[in-house]
Amino acid sequence: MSKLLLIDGHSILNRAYYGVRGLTSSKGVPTNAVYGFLNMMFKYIEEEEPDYLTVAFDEHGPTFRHEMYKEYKGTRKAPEEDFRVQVPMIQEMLEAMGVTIVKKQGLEADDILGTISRIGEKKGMDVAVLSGDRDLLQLATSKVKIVIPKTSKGATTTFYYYDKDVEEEYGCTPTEFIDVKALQGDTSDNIPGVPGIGEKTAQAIISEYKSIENAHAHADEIKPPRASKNIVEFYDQAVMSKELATICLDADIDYDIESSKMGNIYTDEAYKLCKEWEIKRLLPRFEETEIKLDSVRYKVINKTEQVERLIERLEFEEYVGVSYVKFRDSEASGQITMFESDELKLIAFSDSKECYVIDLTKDISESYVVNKVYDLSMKSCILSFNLKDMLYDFPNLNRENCKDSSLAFYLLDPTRKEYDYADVASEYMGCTFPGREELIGKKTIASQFDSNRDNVIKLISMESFVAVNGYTKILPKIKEEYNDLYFDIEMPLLFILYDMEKEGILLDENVLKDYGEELSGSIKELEATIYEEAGEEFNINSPKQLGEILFSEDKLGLSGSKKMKSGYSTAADVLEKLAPEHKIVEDILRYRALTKLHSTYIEGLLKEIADDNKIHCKFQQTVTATGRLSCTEPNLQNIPIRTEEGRLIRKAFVPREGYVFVDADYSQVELRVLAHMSGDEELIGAFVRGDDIHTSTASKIFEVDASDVTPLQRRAAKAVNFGIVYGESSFGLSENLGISRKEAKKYIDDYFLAYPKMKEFLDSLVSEAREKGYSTTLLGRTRPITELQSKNFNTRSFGERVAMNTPIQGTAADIIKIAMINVDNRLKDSEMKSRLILQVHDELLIETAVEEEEKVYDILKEEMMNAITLSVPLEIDIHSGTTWFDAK
DNA sequence: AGGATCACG
DNA sequence: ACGTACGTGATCCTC
Repeated sequence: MSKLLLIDGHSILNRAYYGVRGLTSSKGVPTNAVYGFLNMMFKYIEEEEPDYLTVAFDEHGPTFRHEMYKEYKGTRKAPEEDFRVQVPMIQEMLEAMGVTIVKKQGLEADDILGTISRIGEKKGMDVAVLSGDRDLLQLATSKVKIVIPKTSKGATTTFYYYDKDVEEEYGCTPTEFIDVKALQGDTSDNIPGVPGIGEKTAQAIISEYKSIENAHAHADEIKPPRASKNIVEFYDQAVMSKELATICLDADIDYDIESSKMGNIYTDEAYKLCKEWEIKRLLPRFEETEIKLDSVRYKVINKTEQVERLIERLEFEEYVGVSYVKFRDSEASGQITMFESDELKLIAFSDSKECYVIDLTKDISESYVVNKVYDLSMKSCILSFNLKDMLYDFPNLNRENCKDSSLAFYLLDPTRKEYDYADVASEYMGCTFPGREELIGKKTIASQFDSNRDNVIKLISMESFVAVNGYTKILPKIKEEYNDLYFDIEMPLLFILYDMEKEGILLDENVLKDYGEELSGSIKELEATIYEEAGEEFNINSPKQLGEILFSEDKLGLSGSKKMKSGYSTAADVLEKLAPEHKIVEDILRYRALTKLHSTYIEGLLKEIADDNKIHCKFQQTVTATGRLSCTEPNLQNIPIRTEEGRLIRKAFVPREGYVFVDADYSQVELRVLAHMSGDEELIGAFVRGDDIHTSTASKIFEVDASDVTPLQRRAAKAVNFGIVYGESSFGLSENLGISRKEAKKYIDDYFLAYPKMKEFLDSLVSEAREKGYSTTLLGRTRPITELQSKNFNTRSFGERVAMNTPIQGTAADIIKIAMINVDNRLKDSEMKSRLILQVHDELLIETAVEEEEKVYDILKEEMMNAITLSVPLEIDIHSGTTWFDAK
């Protein structure tokens, strides 16, 4: 089956003109539209792989109709001229490429496209019509596809319309689409339409009566009286509009389809024009490149024999850096995703000196490359900046022989925002490479792929180069200072996280939907109540408006404490104090709680459920400053549990058929770590005895018998314990407990009296961090703390709290990571079906085959409690259930 | 883009 | 005298 690609020349040139900004030759000749047009053409040629190609133009130059008219309105004349000069330029370029151009005096490009589309269709071809103009949708049939690219926020999304797609989106057939347009009119196209009928009414009428003529015959039935009246009164105008709106399908043109057969478009003549007009970014398409950029040399190859030779050569290297571009054309996601429909476009390999980029656009298949990379991983160690995501696309990689570079850099400094190649190269290699933003701007790779291909190639070249050479540069330091953390913890964990992400967690959608309905009802009621109490309607979600309502003298006039930059704080702790003053406060708090549940957890989770009914969140390994994991898309580490209403969300998390959940969480792991690290005998003793730790603390600081500790005292002691872990501060404690600073200070002083080694220990953490510049966990994980050097009291105090907290939080993070690795090993070594699926800082969730439940209990207990040996025991709570709610 | 708020550990 | 508890991510609003 042959295929014909038809391009609406002016429309696409116009899109290109506005899509690409500020591109001119050194002589000032504008080239942006030409460049953008060609890029778009290349993109769709590669996508559609047509056998025939034709571009249609209006003969009479731009007449400023269609969308162009709208763009030019109210703007000055200059851009008009910049566009106009590029019309003959693109035509010259297309001729140089041997592309057929059709134009005829007195004919619209639309009519040419319409006519040729039918010629192609009659020859039994598939036809794709590329245009920016939706008017062409009337041409769609089961064989003629209208292709409409849409750019927003820098990303290009393409819409494809066969006749059935037009019906689906507009509720009318392509021919009926003409009648819709004729009814509603189009000022930019000088189609008058019928007064009083807009888009909605026109669609409704044609959907019902199928044509203007038939609608006229049934005018008395038509709903809005105004439309009914006008369709009679302006019937002649409507019929005329229809004529104007109808694209001609049999125009008299000279067109020989065989002459428009695709040949090589990368001709010498076209290359010369690109050079003459200095459209540099297109030159690489015409040549095999070898460019030197800073210290990275890269070469693009696209022949199978070249790839064979490359891989053979690379197999002699100990380390090889890899980076690649893979995305789905129809969705400009730009990032590596887990969908198999994505296509591998480019892949870069670096050794210690240079880089090779394989271009997959021609005769190299993706599966071939994937297998080659697998072969390579049997011989050389593969280095990637994002190995976990790479595994989605290269799942057969030899896990023994690939490493993640960013994890190594993360261990050296976990406080960076990002670990991109440019930052890392300047920090650890003394190279200044152009960064991602410099090369392709803030946009996604997919959106830039066609317009900026050579920079995308540079990007992955440098990334693969730094992945391997940055890694080998810091490897001695990693081995010396972070050997176990890197090789025995973070790297093995990376594969576990990949497996967890890929496995995902099953959701019962109906539980969420039903609960969502219930919440919506309550929210609506509350909303009405709040408006009544406030005496007016306002946006309750707006802290600004809410503050106004609550605290303003001429509104409710509650005693507000304004402690914010812009007005009053309406945070929950402030409102709670105000609750006795007015019933509205309580309602607002409840409204907040319910809308939070609804938008973040009901709606938020529903939209993350994949086709397999599971949620596949992403675990981030290089985000936190302390060594914890973080979790996104969605964050499953903050699913509600503290309130009963929130906790119900967990009923939607369910195991697969034949499985149950087993959930185990460490009991007071951070305080146990503190006990061990401080060596304080009192705290150690409490844990060794198995005391309730908050009661024990209360009994010590309030000097009462453990059995006489009141709930209030226990609550205070619990807050003190937290305060210590967060970096002792009387101000924070007082705020949290709602007591005076003086009282809070007394609690802390008493705490230090009760645990004699604690004060000295915490002080030592701060002074050590100040001397060394960083804090350290039990396993040697470090975190630089520059704040300790600050002259600003607040900043410095923050540094001190961080110096006390990081070793504790970080050590706890180390411990559960070890537990995860050991648990995972046990499950896999004994060939069990049960799998680790979630980690929530001190908690592991295992989807457990029912027959393995007992074994999983044993494994969790053993591996979590023995992950590390401290001077206090590590205890866990463990439960099973048929939902996450029940397993906690 | 940044702040406020709130969910979790 | 200064004026925040430690670590995250998602949503909504404002500018």
